[in-house]
Amino acid sequence: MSDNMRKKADIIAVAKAARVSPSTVSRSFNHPELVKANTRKKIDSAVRRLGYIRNRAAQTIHGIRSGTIGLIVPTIDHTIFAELVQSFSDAVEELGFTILLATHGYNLDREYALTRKMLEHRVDGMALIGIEHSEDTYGLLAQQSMPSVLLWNYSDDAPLTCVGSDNFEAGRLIGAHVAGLGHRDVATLFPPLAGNDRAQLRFDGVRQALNAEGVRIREDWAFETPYSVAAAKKAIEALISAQEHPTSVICGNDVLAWGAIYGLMKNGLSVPDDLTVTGIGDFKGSKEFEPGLTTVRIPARQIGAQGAKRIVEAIVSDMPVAAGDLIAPELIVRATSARFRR
Amino acid sequence: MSDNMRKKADIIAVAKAARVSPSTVSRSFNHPELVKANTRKKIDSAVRRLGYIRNRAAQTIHGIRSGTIGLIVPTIDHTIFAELVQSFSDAVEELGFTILLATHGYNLDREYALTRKMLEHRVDGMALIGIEHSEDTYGLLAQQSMPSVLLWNYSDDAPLTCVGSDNFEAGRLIGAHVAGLGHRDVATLFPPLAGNDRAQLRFDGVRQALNAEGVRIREDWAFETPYSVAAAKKAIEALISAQEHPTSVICGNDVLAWGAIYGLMKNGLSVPDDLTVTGIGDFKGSKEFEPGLTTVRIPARQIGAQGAKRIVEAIVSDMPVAAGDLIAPELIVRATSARFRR
DNA sequence: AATAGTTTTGCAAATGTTTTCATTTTTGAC
DNA sequence: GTCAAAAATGAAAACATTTGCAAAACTATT
Repeated sequence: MSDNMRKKADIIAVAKAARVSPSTVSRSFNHPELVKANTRKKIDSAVRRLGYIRNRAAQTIHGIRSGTIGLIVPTIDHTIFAELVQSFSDAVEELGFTILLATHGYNLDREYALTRKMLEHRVDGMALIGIEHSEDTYGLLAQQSMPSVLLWNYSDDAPLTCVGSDNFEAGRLIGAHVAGLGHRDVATLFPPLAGNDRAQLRFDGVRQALNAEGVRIREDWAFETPYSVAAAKKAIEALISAQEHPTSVICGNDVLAWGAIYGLMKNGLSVPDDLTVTGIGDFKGSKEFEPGLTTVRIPARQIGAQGAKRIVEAIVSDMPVAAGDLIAPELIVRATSARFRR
Repeated sequence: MSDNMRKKADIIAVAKAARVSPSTVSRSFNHPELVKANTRKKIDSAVRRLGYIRNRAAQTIHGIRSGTIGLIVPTIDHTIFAELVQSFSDAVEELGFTILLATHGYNLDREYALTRKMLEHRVDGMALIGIEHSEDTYGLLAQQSMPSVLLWNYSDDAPLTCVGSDNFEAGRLIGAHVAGLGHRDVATLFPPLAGNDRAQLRFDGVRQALNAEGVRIREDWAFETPYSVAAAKKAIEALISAQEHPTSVICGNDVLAWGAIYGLMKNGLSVPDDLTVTGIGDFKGSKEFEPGLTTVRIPARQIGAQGAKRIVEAIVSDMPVAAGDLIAPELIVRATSARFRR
């Protein structure tokens, strides 16, 4: 405790302090069963005295795993990705790894650059969101044979293992639900679809389910709006200020649905009596929302945990990442959707 | 493109392929102005051909910065920390660093272990949330003279530089606002205070402001409840089912306030006509909430960005972290608070 | 007390870079 | 075409570890 030498505290200093060789110190960390209990004790004491902390960088250049996993998400300040990141991080930590996190703000070129950077840091594995990535990103991961998973979305013919839900199916479920309630005048409120395969698939699913019931989405009722409560609120107010308006609004995710409902409440309209509004995602908060939001559950926590498991599994076994997992979306009917009547 | 050798692609392979020495390759990366344009071209081409990616681990053991900053938060799936993490991460990336992220779930021993792990990874700096940390954690950071900042909370006598708001003041602001509206029967709804200095300070601030107006918080109206909409909703329903109930509820954060309001709505009570409800935080969504939530803004994005700036600044200048920043909380009066009348 | 076997330890090479210093090459002036 | 100065390159040491192999230190058996 006295002075513990600001100078250096490398394995050699420890070795000296414990009067053994560096090799023995190293072994005492990595293969404790190979060193005598007594020596180990001396070493531990020296470690404590010097405040020595192992240097993973130095280990890593011996081909030893870095113990880090790269996770790149579009953004974390959407509830949904926050939940995903949290569960992924929990699972990964549990298994002894640490995550290197970055966000690309829906810019796939940036995603490529970040991926590169993570490879420079010698992460042991990578996780990305969605299936749509630049050619370069895919190429890089393949060329470096980096164990990788795609989270969020599931598709049989994705270039990499994916763990996620079927967003098309999610769209289909909600579309069928709304059409099944007798609604024929349906608006949609989605985030920008370009470069966002999740949203695109959901939209396609909605449209198909609607078409199957003979319902067509009017072009001027198909809104694209930034991913925020405020934007959705504004969009919905524009919608209802027109002389005729739909009887239901299918939103691309719960955040937009919240915004839509707030917008209606503010204008004295009641959900679901005047309009049916639905979300997709079942974000934290949608259940407690008043009235409880009808939506499709995409189990973020489960996806994060399972994705983490898959990637770690591949890393420690040194085998290719196993086949992915389809985590089925589930229709959750609460209080914001009701049968159409006039 | 042909076969780019799965074998290895280290700097030596590149050197061979480009018919120069490894030193030149290294220089071409780190001090390009010292190598002839022509040679640089040859090297770049070899790099591309072999798919070479620099190994930061190998650089790091030369005392070169790792380019990573450790960020440990209690959890990221609370809106508020998500916002903070996002802005911190944005700023840090902007400046060329990458974050190593971990969550401790409000367990300070775990926080210590995670800090250690990050030091093993040779992060260049550390950021933690709040001022309350274990002795060991503080000791470790000091002993390794690791540049560190404490985010979220500001206090003059914290052991490390902090960038954050004054949570006591935040509590005071909202307490004074509610008392000023004439409320005398005030309930509080807070997350568990133990091991959470932010919540504790807010509570103290509320109590002081109330006391200053001669208002005392009844013990059976001071609720502690887990940090979730659902829990708050349940707590509030218990509160109003009693024969007498307060005229206002001061919540420790916006999430609890949302829950409280939902609980009241569900039971046919109106906010603010029947009860005044307030939050603290001004989370994303509180503005658009219907009715707009009266709260105290704690500018998470600003804290994250400024904290990142401080730490990076210290890292690149190799000086101690500069003095912290107090980012003042601000009362935001919206629609959930109203003058008491009976 | 000698031997064989086992356990524990140390030596030295290896890992992928960077950097200092020395050497070679180029440039420009005469 | 020579020479000095400047620019570009290379050789080797250094960084903090791990590990294969050999040496040393114990144990147990006779």
